Amino acid sequence: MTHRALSCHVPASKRAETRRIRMPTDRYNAREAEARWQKVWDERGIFATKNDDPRQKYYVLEMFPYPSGRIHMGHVRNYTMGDVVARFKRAMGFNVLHPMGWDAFGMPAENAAMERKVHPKEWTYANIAAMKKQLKSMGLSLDWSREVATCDPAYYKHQQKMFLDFLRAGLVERKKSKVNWDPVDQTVLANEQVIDGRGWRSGAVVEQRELTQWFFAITKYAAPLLEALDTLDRWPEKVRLMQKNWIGRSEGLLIRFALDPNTTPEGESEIEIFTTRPDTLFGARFMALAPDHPLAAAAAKKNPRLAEFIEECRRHGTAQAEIDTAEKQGFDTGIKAIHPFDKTWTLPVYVANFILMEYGTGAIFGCPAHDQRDLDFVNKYQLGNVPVVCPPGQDPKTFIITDTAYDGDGRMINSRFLNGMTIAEAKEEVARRLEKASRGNQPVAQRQVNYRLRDWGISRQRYWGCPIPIIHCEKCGAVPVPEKDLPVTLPEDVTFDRPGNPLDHHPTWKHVACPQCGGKARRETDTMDTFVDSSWYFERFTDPWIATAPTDRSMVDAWMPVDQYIGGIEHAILHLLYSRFFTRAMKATGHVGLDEPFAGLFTQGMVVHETYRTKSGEWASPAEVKIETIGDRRRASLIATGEQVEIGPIEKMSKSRRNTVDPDEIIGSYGADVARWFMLSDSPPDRDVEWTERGVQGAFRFAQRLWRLVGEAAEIAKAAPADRPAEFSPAALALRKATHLALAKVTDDIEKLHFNVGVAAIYEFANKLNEVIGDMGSDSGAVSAPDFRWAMREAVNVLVQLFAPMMPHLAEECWAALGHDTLVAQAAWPQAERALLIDDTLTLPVQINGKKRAEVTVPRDATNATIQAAVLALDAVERALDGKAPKKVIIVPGRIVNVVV
RNA sequence: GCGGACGUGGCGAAAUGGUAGACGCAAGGGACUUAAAAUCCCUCGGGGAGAAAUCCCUGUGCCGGUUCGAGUCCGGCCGUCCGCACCA
Repeated sequence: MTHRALSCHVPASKRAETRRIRMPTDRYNAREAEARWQKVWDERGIFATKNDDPRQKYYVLEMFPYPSGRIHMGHVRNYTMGDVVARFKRAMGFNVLHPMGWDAFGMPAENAAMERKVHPKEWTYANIAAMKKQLKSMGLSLDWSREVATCDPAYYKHQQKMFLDFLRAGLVERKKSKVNWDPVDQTVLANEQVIDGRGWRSGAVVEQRELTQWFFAITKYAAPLLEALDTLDRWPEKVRLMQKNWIGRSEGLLIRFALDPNTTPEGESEIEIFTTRPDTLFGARFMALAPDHPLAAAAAKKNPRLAEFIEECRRHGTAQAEIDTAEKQGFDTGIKAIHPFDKTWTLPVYVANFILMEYGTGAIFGCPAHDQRDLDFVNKYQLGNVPVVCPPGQDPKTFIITDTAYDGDGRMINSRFLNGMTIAEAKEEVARRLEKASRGNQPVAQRQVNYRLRDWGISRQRYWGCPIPIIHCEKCGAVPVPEKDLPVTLPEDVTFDRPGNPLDHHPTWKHVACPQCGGKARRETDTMDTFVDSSWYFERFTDPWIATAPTDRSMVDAWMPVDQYIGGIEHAILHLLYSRFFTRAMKATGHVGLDEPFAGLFTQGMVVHETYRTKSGEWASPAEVKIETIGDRRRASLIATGEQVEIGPIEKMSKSRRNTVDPDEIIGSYGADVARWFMLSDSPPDRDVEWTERGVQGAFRFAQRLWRLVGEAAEIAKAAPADRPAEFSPAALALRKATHLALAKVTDDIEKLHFNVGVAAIYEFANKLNEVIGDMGSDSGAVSAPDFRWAMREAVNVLVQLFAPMMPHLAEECWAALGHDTLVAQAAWPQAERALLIDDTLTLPVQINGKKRAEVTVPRDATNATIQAAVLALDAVERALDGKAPKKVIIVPGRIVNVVV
């Protein structure tokens, strides 16, 4: 490799004028160089990780992609961040595991099959091949020898084995749950396939339908999953908070309300409710049941209008947001419940569309004064309200509730024996009394800890997923497939010409003999939720070759946990919570030795882009649009027709808005390094980043600038002495200080994943180096001094190493140009010399009454008394004091001085 | 509806409770060039004083509070975005 940059250096006379005349140089050719270096890395196998390497391990992982066909900018951002960490940790001396795979099961493959008549398997593997090629063009330091695809029977057979292990361990259950049913297509719909309450293909109004399905008993781990959140100190606080709220632990009371027999269907005598507010029992105005509550069904038998109302409630999707935002509606069953503290006090029992059967007991008592939903409900049905908690400072005699419920603190009122108590005291008192009271030999109430978390339903009525290894026999029930018969593989000869599950339609696949009795039986035709596939792939990566078990215990225990996991915030709850559960379940069944799979978590922001819209309302893609800048204004027009288009708001890149940018095109025209650099440079990694053409061009210019700079520095550095000089001139020392300051800063920033700040520090250092080279042009004696040449060589070597994790190809090219015959990808990270980071003097800002008014420079080791004397002698301070003594002088060592006058 | 986040120049942003705006983009001016591109230099939150160095006032969505000191902490509003259990 030859460096053909500047070989002629013309000194300039003065800084204010043009400092240097640069010869035209060859530009860095990213397209050629990137392919060349990727080949070198590949041939030398430097990113293949050995499981028997004795060095300390570091496991960095980015969330693996769904093989949709092409990578998008979100992938580029995600994988760039992970790659920076991987390359950095490798340079720091760790044995780094950085694998990649494919979350390859899922609905889009089936949609493609229906729409384009491609087999899901063919479609998926073609997509994997295309995306792998794209990922390779990014120059990621991945160990491809560990690649897994979840749709590979070699992967999912272990998942089936674990399903059976979990079943044996009591962690799998079968129960009923509701799905979105499309009555026209006769098929189950995902929530995203329900649009405004209708099926996306048929347009039919969706109904809720109950199916018997398989569940993982995640609720058995509700308490440990909640408690362990406190130990995840390298997780973002917001993710822990979201999971905490999702699990939703609450302490409350189960209370049995007797029913007035005259109003109650035969065979029914009580309602059991769960409440976290037993203190408000004297504010109760009504009871409410979930539409699918058994008592509601019983009451509906003799009440066709109620039955109709319950039917109506089912004519909605199952999505929570839809249930919550639907208008609150209720239907009076005519049943009366008896207040547990007053036999003469009865409450009307409603069926209400906002009560969930899945939470608590599926029934509540409503206290409208202190719960907004209950208040909205009584205001609609004119049931009135009585406040029972009086806020501090309010007069109980005049305190009333009209439109806004009060859920704050206060003292009990209108509550007989509870009056005057705090909420906590009242809760305790009610619990104590009702626990003691009994009806039918059972206590009326009992304390209970309740969780919002529901069990994880994994059954999907789809083809392209991991088959659930169960055989249903009329005699023996649900029988596990014997382990010797695993994997249960998907049949390949399936058709997608009619709705529903192709496995169910298949002529022979499901018909098998019962493993227990040998009689006629049929396979389970449901497949597993794809979240199951992604709940253990990180454990599989530690030894993806072992064919006999999901994991090799010695390998998985050595590599896990993942030290740094990186992915989108959209996975904050489901994927991460399921993975935490699954790892615990794997531990319980002997497949791993730990509870928490991810020691460090980072959630990156989205990639967003401007939108463009034509006058007729059509979206235009960035590639079709030309932007002109006239002064401060920007104008957009279609390249093809010249038609002016409106520049719309900046939004998440999406196909529907057509505001996507193709990574291939960016890498093709600017190179992978530029795309990587821009992804890191512009925004903090956890925030959204706006992809702009201008920003990319800036990154491109900087890459070229680095190439020239390294060329110039190399000229000075190449005659540097091999040994470190004993002494350095002031100029050389200043350069060394700048070098080590930048080194310390960038090292710290990468460690903290503050990539954008690290990038800024690299810019600053490159600017500094540029300036030093320019300045030295006027003093050829200093340039040729051996100590300066040595300091320059150190500086430029450090510069290249600092940007190597971010722009690895350019860094290799520069590294070679600097005369190294090693790879920068394998070079050890340099260490900052502490002595160079500390100055003899400090310049402190001086504030007067908290506003900066002056600066003072003092020796580093000055005492507070010395500093105070120097500060009080400053003109600005003397002026402010006007002869008086200061009220106070606050000296924060090394930071600031504040004089209070 | 519930839960979570975010809000700083023209724009992306930086700032362990301690000099607000580092660094980049855009813009303007200049150098170089026959010209363009590229490159290099200067200016760049708003307002004011000064010949200039420089100095003063104001400013981190809005309103309050805590503090010697608040972009940062607390309370309340406004706005924007994300998740909500069958998208991955």
